[in-house]
Amino acid sequence: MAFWLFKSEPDTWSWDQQVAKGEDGEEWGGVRNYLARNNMRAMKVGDRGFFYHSNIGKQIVGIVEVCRESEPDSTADDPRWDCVMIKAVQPVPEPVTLEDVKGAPELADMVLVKNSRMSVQPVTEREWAIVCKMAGL
DNA sequence: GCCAACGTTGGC
DNA sequence: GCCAACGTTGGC
Repeated sequence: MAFWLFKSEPDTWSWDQQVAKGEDGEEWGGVRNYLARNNMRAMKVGDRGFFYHSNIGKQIVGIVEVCRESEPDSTADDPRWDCVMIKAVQPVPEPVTLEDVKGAPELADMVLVKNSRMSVQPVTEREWAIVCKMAGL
């Protein structure tokens, strides 16, 4: 299983909205960046991801799961864009802020730190374990 | 609200 | 195929 991180501005799409979708999940549409898209194409059903609030909060607030592999993005009028569907699994007991991540030497290589503009990014197994621990899981 | 970083577009 | 211009993201 692989691990990922999904970024969203809570003004646009928040964790609470994601939770409200329940088991149906939500199409992670609107991504118009090749690297981010390629990351989604690499995802498998059952992969896990962090749900990160950018701009407001700047923290990891929950865990999501990929529930459908990449398909054409219904919000795009261009066939080159596609996206996965994700569903909320559980909130994290203790949100992990960007500051927390930057303060952890073992997380210095996280894409979140190194390339803050990547909206869908891979997380290593090691990083996943460390962040989960910090989140009280 | 500003601005730096960076991805994308389009002219050549 | 290069690169300048432009638009967008996201931290501060």
